[in-house]
Amino acid sequence: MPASERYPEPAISVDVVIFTICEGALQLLLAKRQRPPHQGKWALPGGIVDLREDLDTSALRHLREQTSLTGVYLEQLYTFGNPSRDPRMRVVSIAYYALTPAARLSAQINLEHNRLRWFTFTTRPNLAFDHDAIVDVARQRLAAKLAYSTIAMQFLPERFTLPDLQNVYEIILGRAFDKRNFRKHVLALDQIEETGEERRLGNHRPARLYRMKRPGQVEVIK
Amino acid sequence: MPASERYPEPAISVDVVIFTICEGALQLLLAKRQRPPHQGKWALPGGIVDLREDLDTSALRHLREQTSLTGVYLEQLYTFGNPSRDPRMRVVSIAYYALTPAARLSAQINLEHNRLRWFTFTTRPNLAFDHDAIVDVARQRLAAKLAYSTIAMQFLPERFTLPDLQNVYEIILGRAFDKRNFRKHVLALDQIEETGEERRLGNHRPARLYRMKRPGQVEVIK
DNA sequence: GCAAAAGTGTTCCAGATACACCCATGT
DNA sequence: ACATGGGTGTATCTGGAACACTTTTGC
Repeated sequence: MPASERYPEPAISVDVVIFTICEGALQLLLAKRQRPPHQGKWALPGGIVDLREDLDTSALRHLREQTSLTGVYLEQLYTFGNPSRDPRMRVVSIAYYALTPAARLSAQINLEHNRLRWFTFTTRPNLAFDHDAIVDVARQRLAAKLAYSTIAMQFLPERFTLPDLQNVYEIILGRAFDKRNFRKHVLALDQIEETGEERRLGNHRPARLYRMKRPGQVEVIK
Repeated sequence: MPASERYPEPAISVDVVIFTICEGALQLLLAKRQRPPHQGKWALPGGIVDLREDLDTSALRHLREQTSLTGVYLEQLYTFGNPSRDPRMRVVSIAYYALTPAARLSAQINLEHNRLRWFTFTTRPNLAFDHDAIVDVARQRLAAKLAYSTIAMQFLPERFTLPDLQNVYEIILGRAFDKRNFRKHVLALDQIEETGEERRLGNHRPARLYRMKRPGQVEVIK
């Protein structure tokens, strides 16, 4: 017996808040809507979940299809189901958020036909549907997770410097940290190690490069 | 255009993990399945979301209809969407968890026709569908929230003693706390106040009764 | 030599931990 | 009087916060 004969069914979609840190700001990747409703407005990448597709898989697929991004950190955020959140029909959306290093952007995304654009979190336009609320929840979750996980390193390339990492914290949490205390803290977590290499960049002392001891894994700390 | 003409639609359900603390143990309320699949197995209360019904509202409605419980603390937990989690059809389930004081149980729930029963968390049977996984995630979330919120008080009646509260923590986290340190800690949070009353119970010194300063609100602390 | 960012240690404070005895009650 | 659980204070430890100067490089 097919579903449609049993219950009136809402549609199921996934929406993905894609964060990166670039040019000293938290940025998110948005897609301009090509059709009504909200035609011309910016919205989160995402779409309908296939009937035989896992939710995480669907989020990754829409991410790949619409932005060419792969290999990002992805986590389920919250499910938004207000009956009037989409004017056409009932759509329940499982929201995800994804983090990616800034380095990947130019390589993987061609920002095809200006349908895709990065916006800084603070200067983004008003979004379609309830996507403003989704983005706000995502940022709150991200900020909370910085305190008790190694999630911040998902914004950085494989090798990074301690000032890089400190920047991630300062941008997302919106306040400055003491350099010495910060270094002491993250090194005490025993999650990163020196590579032995340095990065020379500009008229100043080179910075040591570090790497995660367990690359790709987001660990709960403390 | 109705949904069924556009996409093959998964069904949407809510499932609710209902926790209480009773007789020194964390307990959860389960319903015996009356029909296939998994007929005769125990499962979480829940059901299909109405087409024009908010998700939270749906969870509260199924809770009320199936268990008579109202006024509980309710929070969205996670969304489970494995395509084969229900053998009949694709069902995406938004899982919730609810907390209620033990005192309400006898009053509100008649455990109608033995279809409903409380089980201790540790001795519960294997559940229908993927409900074992849902219950595990709920317990993890609950334990994590004890550390940084006032959620524990949702297990207690309006007026409660400090040993009551300490019991909640010890049962959920599975370890003992020092009585003096515990009292110092929770009083320093400035979330509860003395009522001036005492509870005499048994052959020993009466315990002071406290109440939440903002009843019903779960506050993030520290 | 100078500008610019990287790197480094110590002191202080607050919150967490460890720990043992007296109190009020009912029987 | 005694059994039962409720209530109290201090010393110590540990992790976080505050704080300023030296190092290395490119120009």
